[in-house]
Amino acid sequence: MKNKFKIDHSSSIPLHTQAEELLRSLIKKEEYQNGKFLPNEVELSEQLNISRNTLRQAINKLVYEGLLVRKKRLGTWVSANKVISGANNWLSFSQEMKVLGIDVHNFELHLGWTRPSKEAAAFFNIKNDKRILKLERLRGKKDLPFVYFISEFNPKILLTGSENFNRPLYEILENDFNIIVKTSQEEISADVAGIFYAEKLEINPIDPILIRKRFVYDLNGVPVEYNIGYYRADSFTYSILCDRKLS
Amino acid sequence: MKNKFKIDHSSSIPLHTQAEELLRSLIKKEEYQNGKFLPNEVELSEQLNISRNTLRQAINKLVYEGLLVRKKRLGTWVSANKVISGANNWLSFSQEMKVLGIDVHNFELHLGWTRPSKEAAAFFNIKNDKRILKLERLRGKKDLPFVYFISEFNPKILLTGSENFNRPLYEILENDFNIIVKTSQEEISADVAGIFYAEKLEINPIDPILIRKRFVYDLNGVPVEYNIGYYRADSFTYSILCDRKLS
DNA sequence: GTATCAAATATGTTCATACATATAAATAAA
DNA sequence: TTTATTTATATGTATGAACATATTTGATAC
Repeated sequence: MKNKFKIDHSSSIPLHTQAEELLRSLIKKEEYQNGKFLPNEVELSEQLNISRNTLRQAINKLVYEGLLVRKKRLGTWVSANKVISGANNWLSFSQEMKVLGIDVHNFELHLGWTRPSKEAAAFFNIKNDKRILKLERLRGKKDLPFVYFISEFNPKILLTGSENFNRPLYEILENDFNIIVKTSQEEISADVAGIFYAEKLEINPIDPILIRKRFVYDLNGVPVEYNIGYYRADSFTYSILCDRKLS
Repeated sequence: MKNKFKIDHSSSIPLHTQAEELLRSLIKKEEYQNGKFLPNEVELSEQLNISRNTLRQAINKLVYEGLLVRKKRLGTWVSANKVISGANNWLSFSQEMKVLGIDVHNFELHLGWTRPSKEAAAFFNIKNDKRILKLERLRGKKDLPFVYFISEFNPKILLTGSENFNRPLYEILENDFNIIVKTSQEEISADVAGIFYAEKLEINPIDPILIRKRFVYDLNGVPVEYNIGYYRADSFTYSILCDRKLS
C-alpha cells in the first residue's frame, strides 16, 4: 500500500531525472490536478531515499516550466493555469498536453476530401473548386472534450487520407513526407460558441470560446496546414513571451 | 582593476539573486555576447565568495530562461539564439493602433492609489496592504470604445500620478524614469463580459470578450507593469508569429 | 603521420546539514 | 467579537564536500 514511489539508485539515469518523471506522473493524477498539495519535500525525499536537494532540482525544473507552483509554508501544487504556450518552440497539441501533464483523449475524428474553406484556399493559393484533405477532431482529456480542431492541408502534400492520424501530425509529415514544419502564424480571438461547437464542447451556445487559427509553414516557407481550434474558454489560456527588439 | 564582481553578504537580497543580476549584467557585455566563455563556476564562486551551489542556482535560472548555455567540460556562454524570433517587437496600444491606422480615442481615465490586485502583488512581490498607482482607461476609436485597460505599476517606480498619461506609457517610463521595458509575458483568454465591462464596452453582459494580461519587465528583468485589457471580441484579434527551435 | 591513450578541466550529480522566513492556524489578550 | 501574539510547518537560502563524466588537448606508441 501507500505510495510505491521508487527510485532506482543503480540506474544510470540521474536521480533528479527519475524524480522529475515521477513528479510528472503524479501531476497527472486527479487529486493533484484538483489542487491537492504534493507530498512535502522533506517527506518525499525521505520516501524516495534521495536528498532534499536532489528532489528540489527536479521540482525546480517543473516550476520553471510553469507546471508546479510553490509557496513558502504552504507547499507545492499543480498549477491551475492550463496554459498553452505560444512562445518560441511551439508545439503540437499532443506535446502541449504532455507538458501540462494531461492525457489526450480523442472523442471524434472526421476525415474526408472536400472543398477548402475560403481562408485555406487563400493560404494555399488554390482555386476553391479543388478538393483537399480535411481533418476534424474533437479532443480533450478524460470525460472533458475541450477543443474542436479543423485542419486543412496543402494539396501539394500527397496525403492519402489513410495515414494513422493517432500519431502526432508533425511526425507524420516529417517521417512520411519529409516536411519539416517550422513557422506558425497564429491568430487568437474570442466568440460565442454557437450551436455546433456548443454541442461538441458540451457548453451553452452563448458561452464564450477561444479561437486559435494557425497558418503553418515548412522550412522553406511553403504553406503546409491551415488549422483552426475552438477552445472552451474555461479550460484554456494562451501564453506568449514577447521580447522587444532593441536597436 | 580586474573584475570588481562583488556580492553584498549583509544585504537582505538573497545571494543567488544578486548573482543572477550580476550575471545578467555580464551577459550584456560585448565579449560574452560574442561567445566568450563566462568565468567557470568554481573560480567565479570563489571570487564572489559564495558557494558553487548558490552560483549554480543563479546560472540555472538563466539557463532555463534560455539566456545561457552550458556544456560539460566546455563551460558556460551566452546563448547565440538571438531571439526568440517569435513575437519580438511588441508594441504599446498607441503604437499598435497607429500601425492599424486607427486614431485612438480616450473615453475614460481613472487614476488613483489603491491596494494592488492579487496578481499584481504577486508579480511585484509586495504585500497587498501596500498602496500602488492604478491606472484605468477606456479606449478605442471614434464612437467605439473597444478596450478597457487596467494598469498597475511597481511601487519601486516613483510615479507621482501627475504625469501626463496621454503620452505613450513606455515613453514616460523611458524618458522620465530611465526604465526601458523589454519583455512582456502575455496571457490571452476569453470570458463573458459581465455587467461592469459590458457597460463600458457597450455590449451585453453575456457577450464574449478577449482578455489580455501583460506582465511587463524592464531590461534587467525587474517587473514594471501589470496590465490587463478587456477587449470587445468583435473588434480584436491577437496575432503572433512563432518559430520552432530546431536543434 | 596517425592512432591510441592519458591527463586536465569544465560542468553534472548527489549528499548532509543548518538556519531563515513567510504564513496559516491556533491561542491569548483586548 | 475582534485583535494581537505565538507556534508550527512548509519552502527558501546557503554551505561544503565528494565523486562522476564528457570532451579537449597533449603525450605516447605504432
